[in-house]
Amino acid sequence: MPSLMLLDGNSLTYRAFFALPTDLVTASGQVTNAVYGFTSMLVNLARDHRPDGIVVAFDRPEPTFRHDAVPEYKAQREAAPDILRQQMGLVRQVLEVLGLPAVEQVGVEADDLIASLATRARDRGDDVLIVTGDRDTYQLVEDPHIKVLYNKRGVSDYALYDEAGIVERTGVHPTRYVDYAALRGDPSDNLEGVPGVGEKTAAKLITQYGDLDGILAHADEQTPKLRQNLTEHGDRARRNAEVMVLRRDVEIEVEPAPLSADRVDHEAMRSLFDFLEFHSLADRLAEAMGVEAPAESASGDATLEAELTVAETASEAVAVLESLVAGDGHLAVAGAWESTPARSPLVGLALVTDAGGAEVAFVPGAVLDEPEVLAALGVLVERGSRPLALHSAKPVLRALASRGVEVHTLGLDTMIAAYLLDPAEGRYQLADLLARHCRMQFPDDDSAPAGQLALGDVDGPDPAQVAAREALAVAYLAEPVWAALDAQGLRRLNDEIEVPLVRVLASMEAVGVGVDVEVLRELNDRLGAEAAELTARIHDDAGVEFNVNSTKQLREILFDRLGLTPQKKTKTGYSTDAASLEKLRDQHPVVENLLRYREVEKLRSTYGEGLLAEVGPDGRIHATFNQTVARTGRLSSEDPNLHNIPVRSEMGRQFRRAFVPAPGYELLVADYNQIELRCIAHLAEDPGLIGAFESGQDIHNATAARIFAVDPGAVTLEQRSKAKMVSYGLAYGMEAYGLGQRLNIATDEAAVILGAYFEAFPAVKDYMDRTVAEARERGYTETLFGRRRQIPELASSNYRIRQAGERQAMNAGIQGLAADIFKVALVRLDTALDRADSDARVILQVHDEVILEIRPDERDALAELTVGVMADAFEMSVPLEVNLAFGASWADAKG
DNA sequence: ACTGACTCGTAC
DNA sequence: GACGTACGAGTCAGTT
Repeated sequence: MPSLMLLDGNSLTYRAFFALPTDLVTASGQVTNAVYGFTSMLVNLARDHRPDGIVVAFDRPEPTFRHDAVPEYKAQREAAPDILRQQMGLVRQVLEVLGLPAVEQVGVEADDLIASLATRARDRGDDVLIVTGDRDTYQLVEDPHIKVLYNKRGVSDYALYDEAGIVERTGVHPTRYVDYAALRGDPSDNLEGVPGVGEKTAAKLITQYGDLDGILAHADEQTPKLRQNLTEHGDRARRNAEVMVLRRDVEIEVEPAPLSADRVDHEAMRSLFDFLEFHSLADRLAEAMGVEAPAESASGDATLEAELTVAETASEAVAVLESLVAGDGHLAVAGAWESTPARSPLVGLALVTDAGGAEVAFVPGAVLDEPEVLAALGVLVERGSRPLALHSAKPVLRALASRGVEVHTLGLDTMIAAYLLDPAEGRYQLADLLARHCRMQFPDDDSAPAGQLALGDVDGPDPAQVAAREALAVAYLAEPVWAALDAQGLRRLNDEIEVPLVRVLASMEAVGVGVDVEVLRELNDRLGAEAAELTARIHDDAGVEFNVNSTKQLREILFDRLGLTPQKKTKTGYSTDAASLEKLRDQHPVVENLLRYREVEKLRSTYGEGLLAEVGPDGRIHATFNQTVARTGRLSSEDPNLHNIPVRSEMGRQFRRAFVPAPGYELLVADYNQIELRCIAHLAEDPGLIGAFESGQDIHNATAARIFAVDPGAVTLEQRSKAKMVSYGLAYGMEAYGLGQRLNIATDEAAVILGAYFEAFPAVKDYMDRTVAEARERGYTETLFGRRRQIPELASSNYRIRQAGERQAMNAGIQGLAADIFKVALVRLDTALDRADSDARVILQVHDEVILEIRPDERDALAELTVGVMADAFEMSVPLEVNLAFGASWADAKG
């Protein structure tokens, strides 16, 4: 007979909290006693009872019909301690990652949900076991199908009650339990019973007269005192009975589910359990689910071996490649690199040649370069039917493209998949993923639990063997990772955005951006001379020579020697940052020179020296665009970082003169106008903000008009700049203090402005609140495209960390949506350029801006195409506006 | 000589 | 503390 286990989430978590010490705390300061206790109970219950389905019911904070009927209902209850409340969210997260359903409903309590579910299941003929620390559910144990496992105390002390058990425990049959409890009262719910009637008397009366009505009808048969009490307080007992009866008619949409390895989100579970430091619990959980380590299940051997075959000749390689065309499932591939993986020449390709993952072929670089081998590879990867799987495909795509082979069949990049599954994780090495998804390990890594991956006859770290092992690892990972993407609803994001984007980025990196080295050198020299001059002046001002780059020494000079007023502190002492120095300008002439030096030296070292060092032999800079770094879904750029080339200051902007098109080309620069603010308008569906955009006016002016309640024509420059600052801060969860700092006004004055903003755009405020609440409940945020971001900080017991988590949650949906839209545009733009057979190439990307290298004669056609693709990338409640400019350098391209 | 923590500053 | 996401230069202290 199917069995259903119903748990009272609140009741059990409370029990766990009070049973376990609050010094159960993680390194990051999170108290975990309640969530640990609950999870532990859950695991033990699942192991001991093996129910076919589990549902956990929760109370809602809102008042219920019981509060309406009885004003004092539960009124005595003190609010749960903070450190318990935070853990309720974690309990939900635990259930989420374990794939167990949680239910709650406004207006009813967990008990009502349990009663409704139990009754329904019983009527179907299922066995029901209710686990709770609340006695109200005793009334449900009315036939052999329903039992209550009552948590007496602690996390492992239960009493199992069936019909007879309830009778034995209370003296009455479950069907009479409500009347019995109504007479006796329930101090835990603040319901007083009939004075003088305790458990014994209540049971005796029920036995004698059947039910509450019977007892009250025969009140005059009792002793004088009892008669008086029954007469005077009989109504109260009736009222008690009304609210003690559990509702059995609540409509609940829920599919009970067992605790099983198939349903667990192993990735998320590992991440959550790591955060909570549930180490032994993870093992007990695996045991409860009956999961065995692969090592024990697979042929009793801890090493999963594969045979490595090297294709020594072109014909052997062609034969291998041709044999792969017809196979099933993902084709696992890995590149072999001369030295640093992916940063040195490709010296070969490893391919897994059988679906079972027991054979790997290696094609050395020299063989690969034979025309017939490249042709055979082309058949496989340009128009083959088998999706490729690689771990970090971009460098391989780049290397093959340089050989004239365009990969069009990439299906899975396990690094990107791992990033999509948990963009906050940050560790996406193959070894990490193998441990996470396959419980396997690379050889020579004794920290991992079980299962090894090895090749026969391996000796030493030669690139072929490294690649072969990687390909093998990818083959093992492909299926579980693919399933995880599916389970998390990340397939569209993967298939339609991230995977197609790999090719675009590979091409951008390969093409690079042209640099006028002369411009860079000149700027560098000029700044170098000025920095030297300023250094001398600063030493002079200070009256002593010191290292101006050393904040430690500078601190001493400014605050000890010169006696300037410290503004704010850092971890190690008084701050010398620009904002602080700005306030010290009047106190000493050295300050002015310092500020100037900082600016000049920053530009010289980071952009002068830095960029010059990155110019390749072809006179171009080839940055790396990371697709698995930013936690919001944005891209990042490194070596060099082309996302922070100066533009705001005139001096800094000069560096953009050095970014130039190839001879005979010009630059096309297109960027989204106010994309994040438009995302906010769309997400919040705020009519005011949407209207402000639709009005066609300057957005900050329109916003200021609404905040300060003046005519758009009457907005002062100061009001506009305040509105602008609020708008910018919005996506970051800026508070009054921060706004005040920015605007250089008092915090309470900033608070007034912020208040006025949210009053003018109330839906924006609602959206922010909603977003945080949802993230807290689920443990992650989700963009409109389904991109997730785990935010465990939201459950931190540390106020500061929690607040930071809230800001991250607010920001993730906004920045993430903008990033998703931009990526869609980039992919479509690349496709459109291909189709249009244009000479143009995308060469740069800066979050909301894309730069193309184009032939001047294609200018008009490409302007239309680019703007069209970008504006149509996503349908929103406000239009996506695109600014367009052309130029002979990045600095020149101004609309 | 290398590494990581720290501070600072640039972009969106 | 107090504004989110990045990368990188430089200093400094500790380790190899």
